[in-house]
Amino acid sequence: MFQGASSLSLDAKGRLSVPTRHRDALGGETGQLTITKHPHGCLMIFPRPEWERFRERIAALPMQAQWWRRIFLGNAMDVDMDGSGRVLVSPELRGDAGITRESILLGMGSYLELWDAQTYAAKEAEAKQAEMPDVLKDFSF
Amino acid sequence: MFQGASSLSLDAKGRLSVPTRHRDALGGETGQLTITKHPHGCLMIFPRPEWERFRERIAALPMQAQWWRRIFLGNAMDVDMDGSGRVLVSPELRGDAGITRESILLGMGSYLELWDAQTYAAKEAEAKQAEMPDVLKDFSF
DNA sequence: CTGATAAAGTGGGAAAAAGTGCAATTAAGT
DNA sequence: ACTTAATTGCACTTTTTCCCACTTTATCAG
Repeated sequence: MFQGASSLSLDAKGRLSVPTRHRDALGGETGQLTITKHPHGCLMIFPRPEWERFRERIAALPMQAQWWRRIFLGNAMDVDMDGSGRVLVSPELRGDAGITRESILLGMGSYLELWDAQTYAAKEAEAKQAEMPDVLKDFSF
Repeated sequence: MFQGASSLSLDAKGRLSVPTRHRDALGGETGQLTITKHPHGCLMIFPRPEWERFRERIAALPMQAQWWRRIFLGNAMDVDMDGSGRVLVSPELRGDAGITRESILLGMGSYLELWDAQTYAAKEAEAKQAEMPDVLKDFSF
């Protein structure tokens, strides 16, 4: 179960150093994981087995969801962690999420989200301003 | 299983250099594949056996889908990879998809999609803005 | 509280692989 | 038969990937 945020910075080659506390859960025995786009403007990072499950669900979607398949499946990249727990985030994915150097890694349960630091701050502020969605209206704390 | 995006550029002769990670799966033993139009404005690229299967399904469609049969079947081109893993994309197909030089290759499961880079970026941005289709409304991550 | 040891993060460099362009040979058309 | 165009194979350059070494931080013991 992933949770919590980490501030981190990609190196000059676009490599992401996975925080130690997520390393085992994310890479498993073999260090294999999968990165893809998210329509909200961040990247999703899955342990490989978790990605397989997600992909099955995507593949089962009907034609009207073709664009979601393009975004999730068409942009997914299988990557391996190197000896020091780093993964290379491809230029295409970095470009799409606007990730330059400073970024935020969010634990989101079964996967992680990688955001450009500035983009995330802006979007979070926006979400705080916005109206509470209906489904939350009768949610009690 | 094809997945992932690659930025690539056709050479002056309109040849596409197939990314190494897709070469075996796409060409098989003989390097034979098939390219055709897709109504959304891109090209579809199939390994030959996968194309045969797709063609059977298209051929079986009823009369109301006659135009889709024309688009898929009528524009299909059988091509071979050369010794360095390149395939020639015919001017007709390139023209239809608006592919000039810079293009994007998307892995879509059983086939690949080839897009003009600009066209893809524009359509993807549009899709992200758009309302989520009903089938995805209760899709949880 | 300070120092030492160990672990993790960062950067750079070298080797291998992939892409791009050129040239040569073959085929087709005039 | 000769010229032109197309296609295939080869070679060189560029990119990518993997690994090693060094620096910095954290933790534990004295």
